[in-house]
Amino acid sequence: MTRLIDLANASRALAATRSRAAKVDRLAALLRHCDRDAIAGSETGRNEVGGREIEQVARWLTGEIRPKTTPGSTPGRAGAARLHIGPAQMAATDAVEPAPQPRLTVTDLARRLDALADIRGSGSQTRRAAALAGLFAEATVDEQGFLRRLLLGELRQGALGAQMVEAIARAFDIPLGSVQRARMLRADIGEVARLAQSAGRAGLDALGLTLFQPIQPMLASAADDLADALAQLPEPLLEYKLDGARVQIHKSGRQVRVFSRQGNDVSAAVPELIDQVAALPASELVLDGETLALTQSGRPLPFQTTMRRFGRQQDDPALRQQLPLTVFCFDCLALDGETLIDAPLRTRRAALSETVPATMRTSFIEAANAARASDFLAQALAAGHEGLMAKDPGSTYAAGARGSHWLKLKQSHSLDLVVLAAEWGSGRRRGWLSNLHLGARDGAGGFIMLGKTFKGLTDQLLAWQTEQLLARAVARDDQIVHVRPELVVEIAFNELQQSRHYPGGLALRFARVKRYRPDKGPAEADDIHGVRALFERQVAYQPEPAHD
DNA sequence: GGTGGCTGCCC
DNA sequence: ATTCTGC
DNA sequence: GCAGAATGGGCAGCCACC
Repeated sequence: MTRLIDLANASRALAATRSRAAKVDRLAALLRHCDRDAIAGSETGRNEVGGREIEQVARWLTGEIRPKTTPGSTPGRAGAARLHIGPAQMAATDAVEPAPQPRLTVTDLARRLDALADIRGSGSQTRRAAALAGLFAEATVDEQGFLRRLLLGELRQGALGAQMVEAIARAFDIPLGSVQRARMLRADIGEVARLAQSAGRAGLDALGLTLFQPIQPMLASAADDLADALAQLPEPLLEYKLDGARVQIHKSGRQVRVFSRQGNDVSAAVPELIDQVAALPASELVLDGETLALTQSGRPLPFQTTMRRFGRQQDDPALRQQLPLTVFCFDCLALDGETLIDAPLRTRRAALSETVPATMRTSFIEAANAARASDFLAQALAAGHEGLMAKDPGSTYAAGARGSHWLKLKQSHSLDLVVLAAEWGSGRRRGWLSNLHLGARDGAGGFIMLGKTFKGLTDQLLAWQTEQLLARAVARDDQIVHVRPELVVEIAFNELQQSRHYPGGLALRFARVKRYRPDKGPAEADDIHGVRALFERQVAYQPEPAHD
């Protein structure tokens, strides 16, 4: 029987070593110790734990708190999987006296989390806080620390999914490739661990792409520019890159389900996609694509607008009329009983063309020279899209991998902004001022905040800016140091978004530091009029729908 | 009935 | 999502 | 080159509170 303290100790040991091999050893030892017997159901009878100890151990030590919702589960049930515990709810545990001796088992915790997930309705925040405090009262100091990090998604042990995959291979003496393959075919690491334990290599190798079981989507790396992309992939397949939400669509007969990038079943939110794919003649299909809202003339609407539809749990018929979603597929992973993930992209794209009408596919060209590629990029941007994808036409579908077979090329802008304040970092950035508050000149001697960023800062730059900012501090609280607005920093970003939060009504999307501009004073920073002008150029490409 | 905070999940 | 860092 | 850490803005949904 595995105890919670075993996990807490392992997590602490993982954080304390930098050696990946040592981390894998430690994880493998834990997995080997897991019971092989099934866990009994929870007392309520609803939302049962089921499964085996090893599923929980594998999930929790990779930071996955809850199993993904399984296909076939009703929409109402999907919500039950969520814990609704964040930093604010966690405050209920701040003053809880720890238990002197460790007593909780993995099974105990699984049941307690199920009970927490079942708390809903009026008064739920109070009851959830009480249940959480009750759980913490049964945990020792070390267990409390582990629980806090687990529930807040801050394990910080330097080992998540990839080390767990290696550990599963090590623990049950299975070739790494077999475990990695199983991992890409199943969203839930717990299921992979359980299969490895109970059925070994043969059990994992028997897995295939299964309809209505989402596989991990293939990911892309960033290219600096078109020349960089063409240098890495001399004869790429180029596609429009659309700014929407990734969808994986499974079809069998008239039945269709749509999954998000994280493998969540979002079918209820996108009935028009279901209808369109259900009407296709292919009897079995797995498609990979992007969905977004378009204007009546077919131009892409801002990502924010797409999310008003895609972000909801249930369909809203009126909104659906106003903002219909369109899907553009770019890959075909299975067709009529045949799995295509091991076939080259060129073959998969051909299968897509035969199966899905052109209106439901992304535009693409193949074997482009530099000039044609450049034209294609200009065309994509003129149409209001994000940029291009460059893909190796001979590559197989490497689920979950962010390799160099797929490159993304996105437009970016930059502004010279003034640092208004900075927040103290945490984890490996503890002791450094990290997250910068950025403002544009307001034209009247003041500044208008447009967002924050912590990206693009090297350790050296963090040290430098901490010193510089502290020397300019005018006010500080626990988190934030406000400074005299003197330092100018060049900020790259992809897009301006409308904001209800920031005073200028605009915010930066994907802001990152390019470099400090010691050559510039705050009077030479960009002003809000320039920022507004840039936003106007953006929306000029993306007018609101004509009707209400 | 409106507003604001928190959470989960898109990017 | 983007970026940096250690392995 | 991969994996992990650090942390961004905005959306809906749910709940607390007035």
